[in-house]
Amino acid sequence: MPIDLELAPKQKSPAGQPCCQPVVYPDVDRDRAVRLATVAKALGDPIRLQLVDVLRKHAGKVCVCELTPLFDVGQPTVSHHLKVLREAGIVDSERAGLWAYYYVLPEALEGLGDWLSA
Amino acid sequence: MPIDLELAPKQKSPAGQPCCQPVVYPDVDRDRAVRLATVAKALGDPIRLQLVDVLRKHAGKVCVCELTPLFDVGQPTVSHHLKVLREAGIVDSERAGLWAYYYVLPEALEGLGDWLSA
DNA sequence: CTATTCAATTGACAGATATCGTTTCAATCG
DNA sequence: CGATTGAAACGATATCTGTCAATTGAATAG
Repeated sequence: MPIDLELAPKQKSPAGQPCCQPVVYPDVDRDRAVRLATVAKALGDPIRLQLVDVLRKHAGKVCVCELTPLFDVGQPTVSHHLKVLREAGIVDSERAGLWAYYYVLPEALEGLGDWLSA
Repeated sequence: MPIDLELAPKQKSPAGQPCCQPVVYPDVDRDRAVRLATVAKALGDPIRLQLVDVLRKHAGKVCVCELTPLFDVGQPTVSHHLKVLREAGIVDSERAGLWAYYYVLPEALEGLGDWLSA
């Protein structure tokens, strides 16, 4: 898979030299990388990704007890995953009576989406 | 942050009943979720995300020894992160003499980008 | 009002996995 | 050979996953 690879030749460093100096730098600075990576990491589990997928399309309509049987894990585990998503700023929840309704905060996903399609 | 949340009321289950039945399902099936999560997980580290950021814009121009000084970790650690990215199918490498040139496989990122902006 | 039941969160735990440093090794070139 | 790029191997430490038990809080039955 060569893609459009046009190799830029290097020269071997003289003896004792540290190594070739960097000629390129990331466009994404450290802080932004940390933020984007936090979101990506939270999405880095199939269950959490499917949770976000459901919540994005059914915000306010689903309670945790309805999410649980969609997956092969117990209800506390689903709750844990939701907590991870909440701490990453991807979702938030509202409580009504016995039930907790989760919803996605779209801004959180926008950052990553923008970077991916930049 | 209420967003556009219109809560769908539930009823308390009768005694002994399992719990409310799910009424919604993920649009993303398990296999696709696993694939997307693999990519997201690999991007879930600031260094790896910045590596991808550099490589996307300078494919074939940068060798590993130039990437190393961009970060506060040693060369073996950079090599390790590149391996994680390679195993996730996000990058591949080509070797020319002493140097290894990495490049991003755009298809890998497209899947996640499409899902995020769907 | 009190006791019970249900939804959901939390804490503690074992097992798996990730991170990152040091050391080591293979390969290339002068 | 000697120096250099890069990867692999190993290990110490930390983090993640999923299960169980305990807890909180709201609704309901008596």
